[in-house]
Amino acid sequence: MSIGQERALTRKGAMTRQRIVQAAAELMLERGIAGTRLEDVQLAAGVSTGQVYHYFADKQALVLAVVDFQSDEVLDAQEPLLARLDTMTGLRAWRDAMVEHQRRLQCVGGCPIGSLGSELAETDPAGRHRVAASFERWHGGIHHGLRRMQERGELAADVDVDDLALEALTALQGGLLLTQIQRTTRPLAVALDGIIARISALRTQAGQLRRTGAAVR
Amino acid sequence: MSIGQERALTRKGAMTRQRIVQAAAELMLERGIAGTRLEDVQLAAGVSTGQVYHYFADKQALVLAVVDFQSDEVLDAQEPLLARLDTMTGLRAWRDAMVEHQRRLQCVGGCPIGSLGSELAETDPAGRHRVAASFERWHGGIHHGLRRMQERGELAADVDVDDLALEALTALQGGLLLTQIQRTTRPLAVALDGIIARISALRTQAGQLRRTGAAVR
DNA sequence: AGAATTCTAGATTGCGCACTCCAGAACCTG
DNA sequence: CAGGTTCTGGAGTGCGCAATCTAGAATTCT
Repeated sequence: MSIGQERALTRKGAMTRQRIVQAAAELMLERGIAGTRLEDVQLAAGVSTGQVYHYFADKQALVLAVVDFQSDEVLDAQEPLLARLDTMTGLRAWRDAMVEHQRRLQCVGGCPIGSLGSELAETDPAGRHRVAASFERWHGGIHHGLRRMQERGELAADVDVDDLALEALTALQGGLLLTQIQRTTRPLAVALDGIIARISALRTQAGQLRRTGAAVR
Repeated sequence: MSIGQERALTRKGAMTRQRIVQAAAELMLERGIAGTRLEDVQLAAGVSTGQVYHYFADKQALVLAVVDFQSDEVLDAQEPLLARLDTMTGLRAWRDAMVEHQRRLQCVGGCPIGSLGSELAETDPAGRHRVAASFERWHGGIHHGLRRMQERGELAADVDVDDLALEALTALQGGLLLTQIQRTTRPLAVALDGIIARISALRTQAGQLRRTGAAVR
């Protein structure tokens, strides 16, 4: 998919590269991109200067790799949750997971993708594009779930699920940002409760009659 | 209000300081904090190195001043709009103004406060606190409008307007972030339309009967 | 095995940029 | 108008950190 994969890495090489990216991702989440020195990355990953520059042309290239890494990381982690977004129960599980995750992190770092995006937006066009693509994927995942909810007849037919999915994503991002800055999970919880209430209100009468907790089958 | 205003500035001094902060604010919005060199600020403000360090201890102090400046800037600009948030018409005017503003800026910079917050969150605790306070003020403004809407009986009595205001703020922030990264006003527009629809759905029957466009008086 | 390639290592370099310094101009105050 | 204070100017400094360089160790290939 990516164009410029010039050379094949050895298995060991690939692992080293991975260690670097992973360490960089963690540090950049905790301290921001500008706040992360390459030396820190080396230390955290247990590699030498030469190795970093063996695998990445410069810091920006590493940052791009971190964006890709976080995209996969986040979306992989979300996948099982997104797959269940076609029911109210699934929506609530999604909400709970996000809030709980932030609670565990003590609200540090915010959204791994959103934070990177915010830092890169006016600095690194290539980075911004990748983050945009990542959000597009995320939006697609939510959209998919909601569309299934609509196809099952639980969501009214005239609802624009594409817009609705975008609303959910913005609520999530806004909630995460406020949560990161206020250091409380409340904004995130309230934002997600809000979007869930909104979706709930858009259900068909048949959908609303279903005991939301009960199994459907 | 602030504690450490050691010395009184001359009128001219105050103006110079203001020029510096304003120039810094603009540049930091366009390029981010880390992407803004003090030299650029000097150039843009038409001042010398000495002047910057005459008014600010270091770059961080300048950044704090920029946060305060942007808080006032944004909230002053919002004030007339927030004052009308107690009607559906007012809500829509608010939405339109935000979207139009982003369109004019071609979606560059995102939210002046949110962007700063995101950059400072894991780097500068003092900065994070000021941004948090700024959001608190903003939230208060929205809350005030919605509460008046409730007091007028248009919004159902059992609605938690504090939460609702927070939802609106998160929708706005999330919308702005996505808009900044995607370089389209659509996420912002959709997010705000969503929260407006949600508020609309929470109106009392009496409130819903009112022709939403018509004057109330 | 031996050549070619990939990987590891860390000392060194170079420069961008925050910050210092000092000297002089403008401005208040009595 | 003398003496203090605030303000302005810009040359100069130091250092943090990205990026280079060189040389040697491990793999892979034939």
